[in-house]
Amino acid sequence: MRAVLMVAEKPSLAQSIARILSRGNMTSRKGLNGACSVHEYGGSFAGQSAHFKMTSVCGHVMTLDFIGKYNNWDKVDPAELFSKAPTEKKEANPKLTMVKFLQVEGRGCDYIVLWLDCDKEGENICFEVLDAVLPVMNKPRGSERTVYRAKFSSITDTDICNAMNNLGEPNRNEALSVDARQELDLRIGCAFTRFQTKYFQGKYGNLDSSLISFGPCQTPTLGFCVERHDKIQSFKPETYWVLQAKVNHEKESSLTLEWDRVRVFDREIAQMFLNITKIAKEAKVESVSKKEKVKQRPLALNTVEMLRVASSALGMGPQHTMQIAERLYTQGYISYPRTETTHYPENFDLKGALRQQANNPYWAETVKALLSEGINRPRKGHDAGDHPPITPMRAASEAELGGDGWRLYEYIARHFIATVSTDCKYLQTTISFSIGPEHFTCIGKMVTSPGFTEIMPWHSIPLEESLPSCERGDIYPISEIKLLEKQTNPPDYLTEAELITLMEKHGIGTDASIPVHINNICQRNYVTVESGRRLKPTNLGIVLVHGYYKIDAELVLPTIRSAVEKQLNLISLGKANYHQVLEHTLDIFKRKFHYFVDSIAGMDELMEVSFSPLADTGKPLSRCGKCHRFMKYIQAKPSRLHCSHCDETYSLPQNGTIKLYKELRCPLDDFELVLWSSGSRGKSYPLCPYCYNHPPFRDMKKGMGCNECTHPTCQHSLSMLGIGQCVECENGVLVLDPTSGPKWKMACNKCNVVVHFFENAHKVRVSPETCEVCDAALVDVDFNKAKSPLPGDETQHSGCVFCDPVFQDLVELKHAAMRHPMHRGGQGKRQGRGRGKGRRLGGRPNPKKPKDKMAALAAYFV
DNA sequence: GCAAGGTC
Repeated sequence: MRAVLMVAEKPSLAQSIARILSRGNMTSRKGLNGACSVHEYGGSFAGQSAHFKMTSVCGHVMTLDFIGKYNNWDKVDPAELFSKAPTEKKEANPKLTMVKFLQVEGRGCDYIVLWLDCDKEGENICFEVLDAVLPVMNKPRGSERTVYRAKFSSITDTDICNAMNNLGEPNRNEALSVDARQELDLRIGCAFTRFQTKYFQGKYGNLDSSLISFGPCQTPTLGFCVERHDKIQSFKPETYWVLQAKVNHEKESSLTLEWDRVRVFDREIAQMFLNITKIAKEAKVESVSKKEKVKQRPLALNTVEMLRVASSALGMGPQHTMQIAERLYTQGYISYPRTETTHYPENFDLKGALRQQANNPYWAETVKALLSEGINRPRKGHDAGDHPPITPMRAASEAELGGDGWRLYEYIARHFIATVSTDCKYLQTTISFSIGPEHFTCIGKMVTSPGFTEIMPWHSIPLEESLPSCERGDIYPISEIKLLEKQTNPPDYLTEAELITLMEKHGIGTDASIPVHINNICQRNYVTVESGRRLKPTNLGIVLVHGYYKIDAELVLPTIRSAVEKQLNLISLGKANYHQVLEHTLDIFKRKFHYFVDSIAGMDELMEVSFSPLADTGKPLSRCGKCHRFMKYIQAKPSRLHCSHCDETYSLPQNGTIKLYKELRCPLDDFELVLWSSGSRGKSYPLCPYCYNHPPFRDMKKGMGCNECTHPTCQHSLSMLGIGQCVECENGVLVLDPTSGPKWKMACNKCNVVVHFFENAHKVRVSPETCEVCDAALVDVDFNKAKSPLPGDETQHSGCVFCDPVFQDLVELKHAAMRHPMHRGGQGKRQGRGRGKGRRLGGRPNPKKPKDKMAALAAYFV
């Protein structure tokens, strides 16, 4: 029997498709990554009986990145990222071990059918799957074809069965166009991001973002927000005048008439109109017209519309909304929430879905009425061929969903009910009046059939005063006629909903990525979310966009994305060569990049207005080893030290506090040491600002403090203060924290293990001697006579922290489970057999004595 | 540490 592997883009689709093709007759099991399932059933394929295995990936299997050494921001010139830096495909989510999973399931299969989404990304994933699976599948017999592509436009029985009966081939060109997009986005985004981040960080001390990112989607998104800001800033209010007339009808009530000219911007002309209408004492009805008008029921719900409404009506941001929707989906309350489609599939069970809502306390009445009177055919929407519109899938109560979950579900349910309701119908009455030579109008609306507005009351036609019934030629006395002086108002900041509309219109991002881009510009502190979910650009956001406009407006215009996509489309249509398009587009952006770098002074002029130069920021903290002047500590993230005399910036560890460390100096470079400490875990270590940025020894890396320094003799180094291998992590060493007394502790220099010991000891020192059993450094401890916990009123003791019986009660291993042989298990520390030669210590050089001491010394003198 | 695109 032949075996057929079939792969969909996500677990939910694999299940739906398998259920359709097996007619519900399948067995399912979880795959080895826990995320994907495998559904198996029997059938026939290519005229022979076959065993089918339907499974899925989780989106892209692979992601594109530069090879390792090009990810070093300090050593790589961003310009190299345009051509020189090689890229490689890495597993998109290593935790899912997707390649291995596919290979386990694909081994021994004869055929593969690709059921990935029918768009370019899906086509690209086809080849990612093939790259993983073809090497382990059975080799084709003769000239037999083994790779098939299913093309479907909806998840319905007919569509899926049709696809299975008309299998095609994956489209290499479409996949290549995605490869090209990935490479362009990566090279362009990273080059600009790294350049401007490093450039501005090295220049200004109070930028309020630690990452000044640039991207072909996020930057135009920011551009929209700043464009609105500029409109507000440049807005000049204008005074205008409106002629307002009121007429009496039915004794007490008066009717306000709207001027047909709406408004005029010249006071004298306005005054003239007032004068000529004032002469008339009456208003004459010129015409009365009645029209039946319709407010259309909504189209079926897709993702962007849901995001818009969630933002503007529910006050929920797009990222948050998608998280909630994702949860409602996985719990089975709503259908798949990422779709562009606004048209229900032909065989969609509208009535079934409606019946599920018949007992909801809020809308049972409406639903029951619809069910008994017959539902209305939904409007014809757009079928993007991806997923059905977003609908409720089962009944839910406010109590079980809670908070935002319920609010979103309620909206989705009401929207769904509205789509099968009738339109709202109303009668619009328009009365035209003349007062002297001027014309005025009065409009009244009367609902004749509320239709869908019953379930979406916020769309209902507001109740208005009823108009008088009158006819042509009727005369009404004027009770008042006057000029109103008003001013034009500036527009307000862009709402999130408006931004989503703009992004959709210009093709910036996709339904799934729009929330990510909006979130990005918030996180980078380019915009803030104000009340009413309006997006107000920050100084940083404004300066960046104005700078791009000044240097190269294309960098921020929304057209940049569509121009590139036009080129990419040529690849997918087979009309252009992948390499040529890629090379050509990269060349253009490389030129743009160099021009941007050369013109960066133009951006600086704008930056200087809002931000302070590094030299003017921060407080003097420690002395520079080169000029011996004080360097300034810039606390704003990313915190760093800046020597204005040498014009050098030294980065520091983040998320903690930095203090001067007793004016002690690094023996290698004379820089004053600083002490970093983390608040919560109470871990701290000294570091040399210079060594932290320029590792002094070959075996050290950037970002190491003294607790990782292999200097053989410096009193602050790992060599002098290291005690023993970390009890938890693989490579860490527990290092004495010399500043920690009287609550002494040692902390791992790699992970966050902290060991408290010898509380109230007067002195704790690391001895040059080592433990004979476990090879750890011995520790000398001095206690005050009065407080000594040592037996026999001793005040001093020297021993191994791990093995010495005298010490065992004085060592308190904090944080997480300890795996050191001595501290295994909860009951009694000495139960384990093997103390001493712990496995973690065997075969490793003692951290106290670098094996290659001469090498370290040699490096020291270089 | 960076992009945008899938999805968990």
